[in-house]
Amino acid sequence: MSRPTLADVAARAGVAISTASRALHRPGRIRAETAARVRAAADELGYVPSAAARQLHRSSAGAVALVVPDLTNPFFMALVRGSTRLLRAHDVVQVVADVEEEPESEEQTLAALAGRVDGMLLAASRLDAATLSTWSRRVPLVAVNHDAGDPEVPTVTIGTQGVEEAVEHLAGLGHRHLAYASGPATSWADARRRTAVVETCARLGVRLTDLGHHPPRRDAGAAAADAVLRSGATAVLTFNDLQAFGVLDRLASRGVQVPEDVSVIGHDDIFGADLTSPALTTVTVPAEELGARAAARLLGAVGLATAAPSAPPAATGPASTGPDRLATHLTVRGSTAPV
Amino acid sequence: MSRPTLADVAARAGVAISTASRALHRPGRIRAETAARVRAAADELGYVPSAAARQLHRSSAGAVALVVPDLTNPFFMALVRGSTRLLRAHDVVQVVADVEEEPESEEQTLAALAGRVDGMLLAASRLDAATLSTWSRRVPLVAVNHDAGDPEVPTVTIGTQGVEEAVEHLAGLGHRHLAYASGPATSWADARRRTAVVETCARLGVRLTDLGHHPPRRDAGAAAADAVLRSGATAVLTFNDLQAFGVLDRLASRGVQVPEDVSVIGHDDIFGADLTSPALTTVTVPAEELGARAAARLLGAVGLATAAPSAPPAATGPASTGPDRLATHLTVRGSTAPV
DNA sequence: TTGAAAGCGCTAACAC
DNA sequence: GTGTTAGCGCTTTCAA
Repeated sequence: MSRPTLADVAARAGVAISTASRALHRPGRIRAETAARVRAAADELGYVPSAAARQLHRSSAGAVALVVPDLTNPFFMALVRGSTRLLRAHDVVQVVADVEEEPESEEQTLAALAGRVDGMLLAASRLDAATLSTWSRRVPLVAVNHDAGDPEVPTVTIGTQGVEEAVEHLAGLGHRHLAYASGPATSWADARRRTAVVETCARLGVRLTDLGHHPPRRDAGAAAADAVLRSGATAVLTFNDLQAFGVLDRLASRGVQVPEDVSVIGHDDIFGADLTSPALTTVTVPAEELGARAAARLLGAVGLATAAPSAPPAATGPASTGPDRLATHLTVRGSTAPV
Repeated sequence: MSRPTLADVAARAGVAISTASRALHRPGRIRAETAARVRAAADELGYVPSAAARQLHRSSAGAVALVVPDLTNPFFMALVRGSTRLLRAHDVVQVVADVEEEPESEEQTLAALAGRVDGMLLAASRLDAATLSTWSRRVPLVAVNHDAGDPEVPTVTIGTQGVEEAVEHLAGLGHRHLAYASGPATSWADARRRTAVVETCARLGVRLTDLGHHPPRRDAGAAAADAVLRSGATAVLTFNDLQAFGVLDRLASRGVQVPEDVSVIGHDDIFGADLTSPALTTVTVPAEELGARAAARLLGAVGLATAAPSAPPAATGPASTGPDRLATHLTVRGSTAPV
């Protein structure tokens, strides 16, 4: 048998359907005894209100979706945590979906989720700008760390201060030849980051080898490490920490000393960055705040922000206004050394 | 203005609402030109079908929820990945919710999500057995690594082979006094794991100090480490790797050598376990398979399993039958040594 | 205080 | 091929 409906509950309690509805949500307007009877019936039946039916009537789903490219990347875990906190404080349900770095999978997910939620948070979308714009016209969304260049698409990004500091740090240490391992070709952040590296190197008169695109995963670090060695660079910056871990793995197994022979700098400062040996020098990104900020913007956009927060406004940052570009900074640990 | 409905699309295309519906979902039964006109209208309007309305009509939502206690714990990331893969192969939408280790938050989430999905996967629930049973009567659910003892609640768990091996390994190394750091008091897995440690120690004639409950987080490892040192044990087993990392941190900062002075064994073999120095000896859990297995059982229970997989049946393990207890095993790395 | 009835957006008979 | 219509489960006027 299918799940019990409000009609079943009403019948069992011997009241009208509307009375049952009120008894469950508006305890005041009903005789206490009736309300109790209804509640008992609902309980015995294991009644769960259908969110679909409720959503159909109201115009809002009371839920938003967060779409991330790879949930197994600790960076996104942190981001999720930030949005979760803010959303929970506003009594908005958050659903998270992992699209495993596949643009097609990302679009499928958008299609599947768009009709169930009031809005979506798209983290590090691998979609191109045009597709992103299109979806933005279909469903309220906030792009996180991906600027489609369309002013109609609300966006919150991170700055490139951190990577500039990284290059400066290396140059200050005497490095004259750096290498940059790119992330996915579909990553907006990677393009931006690479440009920052290129420009900073140019400004500082440091030679730069572009190592080409590598998947943003630990296992892709091996290829990047080999490329670094071939290039003759004395230091490498990777698109993200996962790649940096992989580089460290490979360098170690090839007997290359870090940081003595080659310096390594990652990006994101994810869980584990301080666990490696040597500990990883990396660009710290306020991932949690990024998630919270994006969530706040979305709530503002879909008009859910006014929902009285059930908890104090959360310490997760200002409301839906303010800068939409968060600063990053270099965190120096053990993986860099003078050349 | 609110989002466009099918009626808007039909009006714009100059057709009946049902024609519009068919044109969008059943391309065959409609004149090509009409279908194209409808599709164009939908496109211009940025039409997105309301999942709620569709779900109301059909009896199924085509979605399931996965509830985890802490998404920032790499163990759960792996589990999520496993269920995601299997579910995607069956064209079932998966939504993930993080309840941040709070039982109340967990119940709120259940209540919020139960009406939107066809079933739920409850990973390492912190709810007590009775509450779990109650919810199980309300919505199809599969408990992962939490056995409520209610045969009505489908369950998939992991065995304790790994922790037994861990104790045996330590005993074999000559350790005569071990310590166990428990996880959350509300964790079913912890109770089970602790019992296994107690019994194996008894069997082997090894002394055991119970360090009491500690949150399953890295920062909780400091207290556990201090307790180990006070106990005089030569080796410690922790509830999970996060705690083990924290123990390693603390031991290092107190100048205690691992594994020379104290051996450390974690549990889960999460991301980063091989990154620490020394690399962590830990109990490997097939987290991905656990997620896939649970998802398969849920699909079977809610009758979604028959949905023709859009991808080959996935290499993520057998269908909805088979053992519902997965084996674990010890993975020896550098953090243990003879006493 | 309670009941009857009108939709919310969509799909699926069932007509034409 | 295409239009009409009856609900799906729920909330909410409007009456009683």
